[in-house]
Amino acid sequence: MSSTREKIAQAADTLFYEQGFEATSFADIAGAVGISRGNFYHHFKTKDEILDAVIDRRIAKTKGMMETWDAQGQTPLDRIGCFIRILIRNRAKITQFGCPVGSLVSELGKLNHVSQSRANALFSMFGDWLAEQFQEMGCDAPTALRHARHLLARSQGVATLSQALQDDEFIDGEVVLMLDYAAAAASEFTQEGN
Amino acid sequence: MSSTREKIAQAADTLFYEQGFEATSFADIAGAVGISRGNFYHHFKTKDEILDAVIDRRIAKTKGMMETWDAQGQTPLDRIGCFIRILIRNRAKITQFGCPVGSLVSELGKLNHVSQSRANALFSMFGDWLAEQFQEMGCDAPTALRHARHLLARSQGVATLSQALQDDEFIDGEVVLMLDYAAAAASEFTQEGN
DNA sequence: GATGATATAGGACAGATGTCCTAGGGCGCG
DNA sequence: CGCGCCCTAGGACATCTGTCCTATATCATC
Repeated sequence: MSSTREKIAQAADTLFYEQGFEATSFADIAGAVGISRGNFYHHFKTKDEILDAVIDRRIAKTKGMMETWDAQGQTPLDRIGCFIRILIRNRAKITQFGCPVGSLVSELGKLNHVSQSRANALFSMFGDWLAEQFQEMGCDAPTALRHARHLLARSQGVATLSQALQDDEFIDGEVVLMLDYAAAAASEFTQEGN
Repeated sequence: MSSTREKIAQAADTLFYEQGFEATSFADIAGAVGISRGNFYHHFKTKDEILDAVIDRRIAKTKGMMETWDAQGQTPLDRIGCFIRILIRNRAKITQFGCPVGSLVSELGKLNHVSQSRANALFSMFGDWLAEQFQEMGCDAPTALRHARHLLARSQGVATLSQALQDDEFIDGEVVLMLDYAAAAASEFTQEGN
């Protein structure tokens, strides 16, 4: 099967993250993959098609992560912890380039790009998944959504600020606070005496 | 004095915020100001010079805001509240284009731009000012810095997420939580019985 | 009114960009 | 072998970019 198409999408994914969508040219991607510039047309008609493929990749990758977390975490609190800890796992890249989702959404928003809503869907995926966890904990639906969005916003802020400060260690402290927040939400529904 | 130069910087400021630095061309700025494209060279040698002028403007505007807050707020907590409430004052623009500071820093970071550090200084200004307030409250220096960065990150996250969700109202709830956070930090140093 | 500095318009310039076309290579199938 | 199909390379293309030049307009000063 067309492995070249996949390689293009993969290279574009990385470059869009590290340089931005607008700042990444066909030539950049061609150089990264090692194919000729004109050859692109056979796999992707336009740059927007590449963007769509990249978003598809990210959606798939996100789904995969969530499945892993679902399998790995015993309790909702454990699973939420998995989400929070992405910040630590990707610490170096986040400090350098920010959050892949957040920065893409921000850029596409400014460009008034057609695929803006598809990128925003990535946020919704995280939001919905987090809300599910809080509901399983015992929260009612609106509270769960509130908690979910709150954590999502916190993680975005940590990413942006660690990039601005160029400070790895800032992430660690904030992760602890976010875990505390989730734990506090959970403790409302557990036995006091435990 | 050269009012044209000022008008260019002002138009560029707006356009860099709403479209991004890279995506804004000389032609865009010229169109917005209503002057010819070639005329730019007389006022700014390069696009980077315009960016520097824009950052200067923002630094000056930020200083002005802080002076206003210093004069307006009676207590450190009041003044911190002024900062937090920018989110509400600029709600509509933030929902559409995100935070001007955060998105510029993010973009310049990805472009590895020379002026990246000058843009980051904008963050430091807010951070230092907030830390001062927390110190006046009674916090020791490291704690004050921690609180300051925490609030800065929170506000960034709120901006990013409200843009992604296209949701005005999300901001209001988060602002309340941030005010609570500041109040809790302050209450440590006030009389219990008050 | 003449002079000179400053501001402006218009366009030239090379390079890059996204898009598209064409010619040929490699390979399976009849 | 010969046909047809997918893949690739290389380059054409119009357009846009940032930069820069030159000729003209504006205006204060003498």
